[in-house]
Amino acid sequence: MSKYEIQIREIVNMQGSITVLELARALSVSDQTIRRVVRPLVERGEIAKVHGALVSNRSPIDPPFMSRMSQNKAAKIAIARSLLDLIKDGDRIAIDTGSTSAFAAQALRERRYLTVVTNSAFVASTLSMIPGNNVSMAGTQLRHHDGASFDRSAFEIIERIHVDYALLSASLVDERKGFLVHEQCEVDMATAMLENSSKTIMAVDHSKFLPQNRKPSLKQPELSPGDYLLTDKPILRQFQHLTSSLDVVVAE
Amino acid sequence: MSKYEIQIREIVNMQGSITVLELARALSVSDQTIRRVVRPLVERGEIAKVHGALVSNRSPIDPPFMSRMSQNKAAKIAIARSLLDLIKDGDRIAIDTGSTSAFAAQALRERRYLTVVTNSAFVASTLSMIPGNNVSMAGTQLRHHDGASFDRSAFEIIERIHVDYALLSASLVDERKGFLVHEQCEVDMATAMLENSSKTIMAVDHSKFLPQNRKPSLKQPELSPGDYLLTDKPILRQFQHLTSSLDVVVAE
DNA sequence: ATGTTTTTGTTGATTTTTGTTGATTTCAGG
DNA sequence: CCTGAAATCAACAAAAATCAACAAAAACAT
Repeated sequence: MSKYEIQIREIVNMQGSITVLELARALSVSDQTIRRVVRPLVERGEIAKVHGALVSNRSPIDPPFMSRMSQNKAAKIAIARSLLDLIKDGDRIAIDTGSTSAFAAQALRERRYLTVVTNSAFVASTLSMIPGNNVSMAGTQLRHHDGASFDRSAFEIIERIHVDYALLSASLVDERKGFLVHEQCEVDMATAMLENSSKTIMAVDHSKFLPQNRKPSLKQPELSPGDYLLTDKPILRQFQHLTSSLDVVVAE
Repeated sequence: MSKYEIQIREIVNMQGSITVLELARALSVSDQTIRRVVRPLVERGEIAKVHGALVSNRSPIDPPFMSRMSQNKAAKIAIARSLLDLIKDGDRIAIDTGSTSAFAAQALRERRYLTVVTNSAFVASTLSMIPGNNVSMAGTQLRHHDGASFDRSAFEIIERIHVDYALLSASLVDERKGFLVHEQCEVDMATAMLENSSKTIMAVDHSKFLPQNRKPSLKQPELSPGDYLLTDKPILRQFQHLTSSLDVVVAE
């Protein structure tokens, strides 16, 4: 048993697959070391190996969702890992839908005794199986494209449970209008989560700061001073007025 | 018992893993001292040690669910695939909790336009992301060991939606008493699903016909003639009276 | 204050792990 | 079927971690 074992398992399962060389760079050791450490893992069947890559043998995540997941995968994983510095064992957290939140949920499997409330079936399913967690799935009918619910019961449950953190995301960050999403129901859900949490964590990778084809138009609720902004690259000058009162955490 | 013991345990569990040298620096003592203090901790199994690091042994990610998933994997996959002969595009189906159902959900991703209602967050999450499906997650608070819900709202939703098939499972098949499970809430859920479906599909792999250590004692609701039994080996003589009125499908 | 016990730090020998090199295998495309 | 690039493997030297033993320091009781 090597000291890298846990990290390797974690990274492989998180990413789905990764080359030996990438893993070596990530842990700053030689590729040979990775091979050596990985051999017993493979023998025990904990992860699988093919020529050229290590692959997770956990049941894969669904295609349509996965394709969105895979955009800016590295950035989202970095953000998810930096979230672990904020969220401690025993914290209570509301989590919204979206690929960033999905990665966050994966990362939060390291934590114990979390109280989680979410309207995403994926997040709920991921975190409910961790012993000690208390997970509530808000809502009944699930949207097909992301497995999230926005029906009335979803809001009722979010509003019933007060938490320490609300983890929110956005589709685009606009220089003037701030954090935008495509649908009103997402704004409503974000508002409900924000109002029932002590602090808000907004997680957006750097690609959200770039112009996009399909422009969202709806504004997420206003953040308060001291709320967190998690991202993966330093904030550009023209966006700084949006983030000046926030605690900005840049993951790498 | 050394004065550092509590701190060491705490730091190791907090960080997940740490080198002896880092720990020595953190407590400003020599590495040798750490080694000495740690030895009895390791012997008592309170923390684990590998060459180069101390690691927390608070089980990382091996939820009971996944281990159950892996028992008799091949049989469960075969059963899940044979389910595809019964369930067609557009069908409506209620699905219970359990590893067999988890595999069934994976298989049903091939189908389109399903109406699914389930109290398992995993099943809901798996099938909700298929375009065209209409998935309802029944229940709010999720049990940690299998991510399923059995609260009042779960039953209300099951009873609100009528479906073509109810996919049920059991923990043990008893020669005299029939299909058994461990908990009353599972019986209640099975009953609710059965009553709100046109046909019932009972899925049990052959291992459920063998004697077990932990014997379940609660009887699943009675099946009706024409209901299906999915399994992976021919039914033994002594069980045939249980299945005589059923449509038995043996997967291979 | 003194002797005893326990804990701690230091040293050097021993073991384990790691990186490097070069040979070997695998894979994709002609 | 052959070929070149990438990945893998084997082996050895260097580095790091561990262990054992002893001396110094601290804690304790008398």
